[in-house]
Amino acid sequence: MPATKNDIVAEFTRELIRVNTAFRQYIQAMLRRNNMDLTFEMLQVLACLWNTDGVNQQEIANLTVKDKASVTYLIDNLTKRGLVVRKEDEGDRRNKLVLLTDAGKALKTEVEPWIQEMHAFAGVDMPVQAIKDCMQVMIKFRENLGMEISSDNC
Amino acid sequence: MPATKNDIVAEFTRELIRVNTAFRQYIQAMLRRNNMDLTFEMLQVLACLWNTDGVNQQEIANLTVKDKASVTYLIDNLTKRGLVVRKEDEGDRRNKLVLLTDAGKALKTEVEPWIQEMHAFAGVDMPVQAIKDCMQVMIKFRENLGMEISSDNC
DNA sequence: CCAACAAAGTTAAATACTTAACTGTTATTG
DNA sequence: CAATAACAGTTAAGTATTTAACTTTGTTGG
Repeated sequence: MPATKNDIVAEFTRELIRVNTAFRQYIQAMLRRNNMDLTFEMLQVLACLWNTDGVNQQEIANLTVKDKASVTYLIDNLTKRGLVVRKEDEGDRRNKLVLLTDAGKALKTEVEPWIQEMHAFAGVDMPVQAIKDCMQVMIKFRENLGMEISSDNC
Repeated sequence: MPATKNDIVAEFTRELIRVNTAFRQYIQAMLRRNNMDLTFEMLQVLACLWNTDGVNQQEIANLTVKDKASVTYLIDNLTKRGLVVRKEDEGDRRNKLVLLTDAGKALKTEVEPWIQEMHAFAGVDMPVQAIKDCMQVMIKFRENLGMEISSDNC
């Protein structure tokens, strides 16, 4: 049976899930190996804050591609672990700024090299241009499906 | 600030999540629009069965890239809705074969055109070769991360 | 001004995923 | 043949996601 274009798109969606799972499992294995009491999702949030501390929750939601309700939940969990605190934005009191604690900042030194290592490891034997081309395909899929999500950097 | 290769890999992982989300949201909107009492995940399982009925749960887990515990849960939900039944495999009594009911089969006629439509819609202005190249990049990422997941068709 | 709307965050309920321990069945091999 | 390993499925607990309703605060246009 010859694969039609639709079959190929279908297979693409499955590969999407597989590679997503691969990244998550790699990180979770890394966290476990180093006895970090963190999940992949908490790390996504921390990574945003390590880049720019003190952003509000909606912005974290945009950057991590999560729902704002999920972010509320994750910030609760990170607060319990003493890694972040919420602070009301005095300029706009609807916002709550999320700030790293000292413990949260200290984690960066420990974890960021591992993340860099993963990115380097993942990209072995992979030309930058091929990755960019692949992203263009993904963006095109997303646009075709009518999702206009902003692509800001984290 | 010039983007390093690692930055590009990092952005790739975010785009991965975005396009994944786009596909899921498209399908959920479609299901809701047509008053289907189904989730994206249940549909993934049904799609496997519409292709080949009577496979066991582990195989469904492989095909949908899910954990077998998740599949137990989803089959429970589909059973409650009267769309599938479990049947012990008499050849190997460890297995439970999952079989479509008449209602489950009837759904195929209704839903499959929408899925085909989505795949066609998603693939507009996208050369097949570009999609294949993109999948090769994703597979390479997965291999680099040390995940050797089988890539059987569904 | 103020009424209507929009935006940020929270909450609760339903669904889903992950991990690990567990049961039962089959395969291996000493 | 019996011990052991491997495999399929279930269960339970913890975590995550989604949706919708809700509160609070800010913006805007008549």
